[in-house]
Amino acid sequence: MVKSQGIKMSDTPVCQVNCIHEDVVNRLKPDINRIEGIAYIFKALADDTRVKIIYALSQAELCVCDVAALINSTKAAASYHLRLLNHMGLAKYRKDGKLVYYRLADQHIGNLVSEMIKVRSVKEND
Amino acid sequence: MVKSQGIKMSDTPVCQVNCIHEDVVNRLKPDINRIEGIAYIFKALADDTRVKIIYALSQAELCVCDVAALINSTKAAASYHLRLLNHMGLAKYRKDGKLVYYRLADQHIGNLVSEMIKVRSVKEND
DNA sequence: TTTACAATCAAATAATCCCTTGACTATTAT
DNA sequence: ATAATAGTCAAGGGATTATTTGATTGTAAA
Repeated sequence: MVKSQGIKMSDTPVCQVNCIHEDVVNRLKPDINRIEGIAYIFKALADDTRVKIIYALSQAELCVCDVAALINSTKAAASYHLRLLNHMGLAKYRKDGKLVYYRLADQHIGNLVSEMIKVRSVKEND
Repeated sequence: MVKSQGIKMSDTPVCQVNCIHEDVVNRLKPDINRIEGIAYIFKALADDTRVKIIYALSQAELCVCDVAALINSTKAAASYHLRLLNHMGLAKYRKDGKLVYYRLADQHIGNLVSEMIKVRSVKEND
């Protein structure tokens, strides 16, 4: 049972992965290697707090403290997420006196969220 | 400037959040509260490795070591993600001898990923 | 000018998540 | 039976990310 004791065990394999279906794997590999950074967009939606914010902004332009009230959080937390969405290019803002109003940069992401909400509520009524 | 020295400062506010637009906030609040677990789905896509796996599975049924080879990882890592997708109801598997073949539970998510890839490659050619 | 408040920022903590490692199960072949 | 290989599982490290706290900036009103 001893494992590394001289180089036995029929010369342990060099690469750990010996895939079973080389043909398919080789065909898909180039495509796969080109996939990079796609998840980035989905990360924006991978958090319930941000989904709530995106939905809210799809319905109305809101200031930071409105958003904080909606998601039951501090203004700092709301500000954090709004800034994040802004840096990702998903939200924009305008200043008006003391207030900062946020809105969606475009409605696509809002629609995506709305669709997901619909899909889920359909599934619930089974 | 001393801060908590007797209860002055015009009786510091009870709740930290005073939202500015009560009407809008009150209107949206019920909707927002119902949003819970939507991010769950998006989490599946919030990781480049899983995006690759989902794309691969949308093209062919694959065993674990094929997937490992495709994403340049160990079998344990591939298994981890496949199990995760399975638990989320996004992937299914069948056993055949020593092998376990995974496939997408339905093509919707595969289409979503493919669309995202297309969108991105269009943007690249600007 | 002073006070109040919206918003942001920085630092620290808390929570999450991906991946590695090594052990384990199950199936096939020698 | 023994060995080899596909796959899974549990524990832990390491990295990223969410949230809290307290201080700071900027604007508006008293």
